[in-house]
Amino acid sequence: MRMSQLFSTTLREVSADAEVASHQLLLRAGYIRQLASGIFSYLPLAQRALKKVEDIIREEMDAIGGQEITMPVVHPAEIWQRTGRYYAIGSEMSRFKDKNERDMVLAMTHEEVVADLVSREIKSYRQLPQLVYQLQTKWRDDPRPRSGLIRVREFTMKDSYSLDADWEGLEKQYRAHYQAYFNIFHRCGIGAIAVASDTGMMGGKVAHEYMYLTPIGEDTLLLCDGCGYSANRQIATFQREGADREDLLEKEEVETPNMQTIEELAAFLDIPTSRTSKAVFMMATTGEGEAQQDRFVLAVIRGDMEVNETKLANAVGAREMWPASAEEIAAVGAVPGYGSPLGVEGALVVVDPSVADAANLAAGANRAGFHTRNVNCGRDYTPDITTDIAAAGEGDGCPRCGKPMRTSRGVEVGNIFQLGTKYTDALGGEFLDADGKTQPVIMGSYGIGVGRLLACVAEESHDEHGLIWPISIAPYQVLITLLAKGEGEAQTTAEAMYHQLREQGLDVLLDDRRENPGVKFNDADLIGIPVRLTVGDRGLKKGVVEFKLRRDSERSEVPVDEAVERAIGAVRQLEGELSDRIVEVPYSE
RNA sequence: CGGGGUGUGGCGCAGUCCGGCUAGCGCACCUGCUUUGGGAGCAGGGGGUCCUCGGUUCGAAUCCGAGCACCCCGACCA
Repeated sequence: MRMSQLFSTTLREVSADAEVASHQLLLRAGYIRQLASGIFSYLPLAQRALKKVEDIIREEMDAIGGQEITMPVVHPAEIWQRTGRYYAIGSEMSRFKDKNERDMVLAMTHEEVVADLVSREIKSYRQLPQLVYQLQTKWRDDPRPRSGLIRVREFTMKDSYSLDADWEGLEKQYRAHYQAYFNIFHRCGIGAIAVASDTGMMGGKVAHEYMYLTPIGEDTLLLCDGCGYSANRQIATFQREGADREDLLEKEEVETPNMQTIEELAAFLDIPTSRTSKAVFMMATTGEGEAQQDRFVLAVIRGDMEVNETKLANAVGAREMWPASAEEIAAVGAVPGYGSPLGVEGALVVVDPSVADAANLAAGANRAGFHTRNVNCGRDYTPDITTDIAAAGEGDGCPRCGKPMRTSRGVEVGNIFQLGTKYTDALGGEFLDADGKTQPVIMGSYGIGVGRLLACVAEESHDEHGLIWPISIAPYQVLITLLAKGEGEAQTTAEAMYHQLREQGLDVLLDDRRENPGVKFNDADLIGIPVRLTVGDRGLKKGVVEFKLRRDSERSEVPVDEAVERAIGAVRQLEGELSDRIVEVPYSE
């Protein structure tokens, strides 16, 4: 490609809206342009890089037995109604009617369509196992797109679906993905870790998320350096200290004027915050279809701990949860700032073991200006549910080995789910087993956000001057910077190298623009092509051209007739370094 | 959906508080000449519904009202 013909141009300045490095650089270097919130165009340079990422994914999927297919972006609502997700998912799924007034949806994922295909294609256990995948557009009307390509509404996802006759088969395909995903991320030049995760709207039991660790990540992870335990904070558990045995004391109301926070209360009563309990008021939508209802949830936890809303939502079976309003709180007889389950009616009371197992805690009296000492769960109020709803944090003990855990931020670049039969049950995805019995096909689903992955690579690999692409996904492998505006020896030489490198099968970009050298060098750094040859009259007088790797600061001179070979050698070496990073990763639950 | 912020040539901004005459600046773009190894110089030039609608006024980018879009922080996802 000749840079003079390139569709996109680089920008000197970029909107102040772009905050993260990948967003700024992809905009400035002319890779992407935003059309609307969370909706981007991918210009030629990005398209080429994305294509390379996709091809790496295809190779790894094919290697574990995948067959590529393409499923529709527009689905009839009916299949989503049959699995219940039409009702369980909120405004994130876009719905519309076709010209015949038939309800339709835009695809946010494809379990339903796969299950429908299974019902049509799979008849016998002899046809299993199967693995199908696609690279296709998803639309998720996300409540809050952000950080450029990290979180968008329209995006390309690689989604694969495993189909098995039994759970052992699912486990096998699941583990194959587990390793294939590491291969994909390593080949794209980033590290990622697999963490145990919530299953969210997918349902199912076992799930892992692949996290690229970065401070700009939206997820908080708990990691144990002792035993390797890792989990998303949404589901992370931790070791609880054993509760001291204490005799239950008489409860006693005390005046606590203007003590609305746990810290103020604990200081006032001269007790540690761990001797208090606090209440969190939420509204939760539970049930499905006709049975759907909004319930008031009162969550109780020790004063020094935080409620984990994902755990709480899972505990009460909520599909949506949001903070209760002042009116709703008053309606059950609770008082904000002085809240507890004492005397509350009509609320679903969920108690964390930190409170259920402790004795004589200070809690709100549900009366403005008063708290109650020596409150005991079970004696003074009865919980509807007692379960872990506590958020794990930095320093909490690892649930496996007890060592203090650390936290880290991460971006979810992929996930894998053991789904089971939820979708095939709902949509008739059945087969006959060897005994002639009808069985539901067991599914797994596995996703990778392609654009998000590209953005993570950009986050991982850049400097103050611009992008530094790994050779595997760089839009071009070699850039020839021609420092001459007119015809002459430099132009002739650069053109010759351009053709030779292309004949060798390399992706080459030739900067033949009529620009000053400074502009070309700065754009070269910005765009991030890994290998650069600079051809100018000054070097040619000495019979050399300049060779430089984007990631290195040093440049070297090579004789003109060795330059092509040198560039090819550099590309091969960079490729070799990347493939050396592919390692077997032990499976961890 | 709650809180905060921003909308002015392609991009980045000033002007808005305190209404005023051809709406400025930098970058980018076009033409010519010069320059040519780390974002060149001079000269000339093109391009703007000042987010939209409504109102106040002799007069609105500026004041008032409503709406829309985008960004950031929270609840949610690849």
